[in-house]
Amino acid sequence: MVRSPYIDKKGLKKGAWSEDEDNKLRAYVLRYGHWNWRQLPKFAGLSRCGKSCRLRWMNYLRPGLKRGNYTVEEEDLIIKLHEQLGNRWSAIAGKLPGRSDNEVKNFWHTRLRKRINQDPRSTKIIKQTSDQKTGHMHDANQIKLSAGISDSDSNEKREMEPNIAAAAPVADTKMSSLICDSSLSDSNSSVEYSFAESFESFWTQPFILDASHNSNVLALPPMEEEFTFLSPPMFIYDGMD
DNA sequence: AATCATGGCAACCGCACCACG
DNA sequence: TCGTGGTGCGGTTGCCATGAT
Repeated sequence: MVRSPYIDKKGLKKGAWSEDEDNKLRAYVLRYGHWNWRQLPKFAGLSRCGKSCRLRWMNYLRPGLKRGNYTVEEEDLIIKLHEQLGNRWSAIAGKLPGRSDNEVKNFWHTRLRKRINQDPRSTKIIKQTSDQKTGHMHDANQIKLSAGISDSDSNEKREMEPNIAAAAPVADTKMSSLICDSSLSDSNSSVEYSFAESFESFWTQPFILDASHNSNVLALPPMEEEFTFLSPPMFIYDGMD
């Protein structure tokens, strides 16, 4: 179902991820955070480009990701959000706890579009989608306006991701990545709040997966699993003695 | 049983944005 | 102000699974 693994001309591995690679990446990020995606694969002992690592982490390995079946509520929410936001999958995914933008996007293309096509009441949505395809897409700012999203939202999102190179503690790094993932969240969203809340203690406590409420949540490998990592470079403030 | 068509999804690619020097 | 590097996003592709013929 996935691309066959191969080595590109730069010697970087591409295509499907092996279980071993997954474990290495997962273990490294959980231990050190993603302080720099570009450098990370080197330190984690992976022959992958940083982008590939990031994608794998965000879409597959990230803790709390749900896999598989969408509830009717989720489907309806995606349709509603797509009507408001257009193809801004990351924003839509941000409102769906445990879903990645890629997954939502795929789900839309494979299932919901069909469902909407069969539902004549949804012509408005179809029109908007096709307009975007044919270049009649709203200006990004227009979309933001119609969806009640201000530029400050996206700025705010960027600011949520602190500059890790500035010697931020690893725990903060990890937290920031999670917070950032629920981007464009609106403070009134109880769903969003509960998601953030449920992970608040995640980085401050040993990772114990509570999948009792959701069997779709990915299980993590045992923490005792050992990999040989290079520690991330230490960022020592040398401006003063 | 074999072949073909379609669905589904992981992963890649290119672009845009932002921070920083 | 400009160039560069890092990151995130959306569109697209590749390939396996499954169903239809």
